[in-house]
Amino acid sequence: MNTTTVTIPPLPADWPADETAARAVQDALRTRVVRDEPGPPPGTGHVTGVDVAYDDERDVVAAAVVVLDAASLAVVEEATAVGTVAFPYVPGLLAFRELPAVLAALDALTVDPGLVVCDGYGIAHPRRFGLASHLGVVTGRPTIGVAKNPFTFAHEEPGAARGGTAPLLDGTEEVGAALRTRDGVKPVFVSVGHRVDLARALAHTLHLTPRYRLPETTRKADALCRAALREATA
DNA sequence: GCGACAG
DNA sequence: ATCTTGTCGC
Repeated sequence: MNTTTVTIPPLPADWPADETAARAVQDALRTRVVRDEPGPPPGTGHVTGVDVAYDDERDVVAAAVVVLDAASLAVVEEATAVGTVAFPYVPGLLAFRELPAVLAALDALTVDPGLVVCDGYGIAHPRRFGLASHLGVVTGRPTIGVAKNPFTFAHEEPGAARGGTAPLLDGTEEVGAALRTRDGVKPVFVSVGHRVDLARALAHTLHLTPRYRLPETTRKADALCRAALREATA
């Protein structure tokens, strides 16, 4: 298994400088989200986890992408990218903080990432364009979002057994689902990113949680980006 | 106007 | 996200 580490390239000249500019970019891209394709079936090809860690004191960011064989969940390849924070954390604008690092790490891969699983939301977003959808549109790849918190959305309690679901609601609109990945454990919040439908996004999430609440993809990416940050900061 | 708010 | 000890359990 091969691990590559790269430096994040300079931001594009047109990278949004403030919240207003960032929202304008979202409005220009949000119409390109594809949510009616079923997407790849679980257990086939590759599944890639993405996560990012920060040291806000030193203004350093580290992203990790970990490619798994979808059938065995064995690590196939991984990459990290380290650089300078691109945007402050603003709820609803997370993609502008995380994307430059994530894209740099993805570019360093030598294999097809397959389905990309993000730590956060897809179309469950105030303008239906969260991190997973943004990453999907920019790369053209199938993506889903699996978040640890319900953000601003409402939901009923899913059934207590693994596999239980409940609609995730923005007012009356269904934007995703709360999904119980382990018996009796707090649910995760799944939404469509790009080129995958919700039923398949849920199936993928269950396939990736044979043992823990969070998908193996995010668990491994989380461990790797933290290690990369420690190394870059040391 | 105020509070809440993925990571 | 990040700051943080001990502790219960497999």
